[in-house]
Amino acid sequence: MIVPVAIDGRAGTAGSTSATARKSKASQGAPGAPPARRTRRVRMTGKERREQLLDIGRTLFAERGFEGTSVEEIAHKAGVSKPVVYEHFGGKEGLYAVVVDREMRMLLDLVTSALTGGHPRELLEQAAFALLDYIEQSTDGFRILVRDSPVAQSTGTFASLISDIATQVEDILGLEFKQRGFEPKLAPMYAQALVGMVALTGQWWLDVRKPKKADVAAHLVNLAWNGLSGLEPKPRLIGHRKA
Amino acid sequence: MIVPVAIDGRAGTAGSTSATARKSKASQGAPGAPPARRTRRVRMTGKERREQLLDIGRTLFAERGFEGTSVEEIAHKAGVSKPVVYEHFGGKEGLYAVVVDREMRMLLDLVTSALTGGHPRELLEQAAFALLDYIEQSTDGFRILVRDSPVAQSTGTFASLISDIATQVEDILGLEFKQRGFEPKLAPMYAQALVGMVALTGQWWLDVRKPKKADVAAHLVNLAWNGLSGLEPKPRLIGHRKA
DNA sequence: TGCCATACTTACGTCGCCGTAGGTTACGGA
DNA sequence: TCCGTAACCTACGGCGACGTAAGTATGGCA
Repeated sequence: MIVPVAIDGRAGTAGSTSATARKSKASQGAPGAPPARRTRRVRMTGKERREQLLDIGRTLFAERGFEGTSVEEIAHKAGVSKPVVYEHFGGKEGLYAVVVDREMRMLLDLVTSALTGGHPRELLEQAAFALLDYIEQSTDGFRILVRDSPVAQSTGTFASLISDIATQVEDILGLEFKQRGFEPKLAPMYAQALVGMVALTGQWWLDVRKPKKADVAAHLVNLAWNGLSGLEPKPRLIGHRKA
Repeated sequence: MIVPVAIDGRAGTAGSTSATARKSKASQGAPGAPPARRTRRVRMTGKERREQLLDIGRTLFAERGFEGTSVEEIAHKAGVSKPVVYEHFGGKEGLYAVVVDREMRMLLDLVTSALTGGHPRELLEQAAFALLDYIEQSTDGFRILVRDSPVAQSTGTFASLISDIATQVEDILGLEFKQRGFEPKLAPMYAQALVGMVALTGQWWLDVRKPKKADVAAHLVNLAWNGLSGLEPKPRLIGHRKA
């Protein structure tokens, strides 16, 4: 039996939530409390609710995957009933699509803006940093992107959405290859290799969190640039970053 | 309504199937044919059926994932009814567990046996080759391992089963690091990076299949060993391989 | 003060799928 | 030829999840 406990505490995660908590005559909103009459229902604007649902959905999709997450659960965590979700997104796939789209955009923006101008090595450094940044600030999103989406499976060209990033790297690498007189047809492969290197290391870093982000980036660049044969013992970053 | 169409043609994929097809008075076993009376039922030994189910399960899990695959479908493709699956594996998870276990063993065997003796660069070369070999000969298995399993999610340390391979590489790398006077604590990270490089490239190679396997390996080694700064235009493999 | 759009609800219908209880067929040895 | 056992079946119970139809509160605005 689902008791309408209203807010679950995470109403403001989206940032733009101006918390329309009005006359909260309720029993303190304490979690787990049995219905001390009936908690005053929370009423958000469409936008607010939409953002909240996206936020919750992202979290749940990240930890349970698409199929493992139910609309009921999303709605329940938001303190509303199922039809609200259907009203906003038309269904589970709709919500998922928006979540994935946003994450893709964010990641692509970060990476592409990192891939502008400068020495190739610096580019590499910045790109690696960008991906680690993204992983750190939007862990759930990264988890979702790493998982294979139902969409990716149907379109079928790439197994993982992360691979799309590689196509960004291709161009830069292709240019560099041409200048050096290498076969530019090989650029995609090398791009995949580089992205794979950073992505899997990032995934691993999610669990361990041991070396600092900057150190991880430095070592990744070290490996990618110098190779195992010419590894520097104590690699340093060239770029100057605030974070 | 499920029509019992008996064999679906893939009975012998497991290799050890001695095809106990007896009096196949049936209507040629042609696919898609409406029940021309009722196809003569096929009766396998326990072992045969078990192998067949594992084989079918592997295929389906690879293309639809664990949750996306139903026991009914597996049974149907095998030309039997559901309880047979339950008889053999106790349920979907049981079957899945066996499939994953076998694949893990196979991959680990291949990789570890490739990681014995020789110059580090040669080791790298052989390991890369081993992974590509595995991907080629057991594509479905690789797809399953790349996906996140329900098991991996509960134990939680690693997001992807592929990452387990990296722990194998750690030791070798750690030794090498010590000899060179590097911080051996960094070995895990570099291992992850290397495995990620090869794994994602392999995944990409699954779809494209453009450069030959040996070429892919050569270029991977090229990148990992020489780094972007010292890339050779036409890398060659050291080792001598028959395949 | 009364109205109406917006936010939200309860209550179903339905479908797919897991897992099991109990019965049936065929193979192979005595 | 008979019989036991291994292989297999039909049929059901039940649950969880998607999606919808129809009704209810609430807050701004004429």
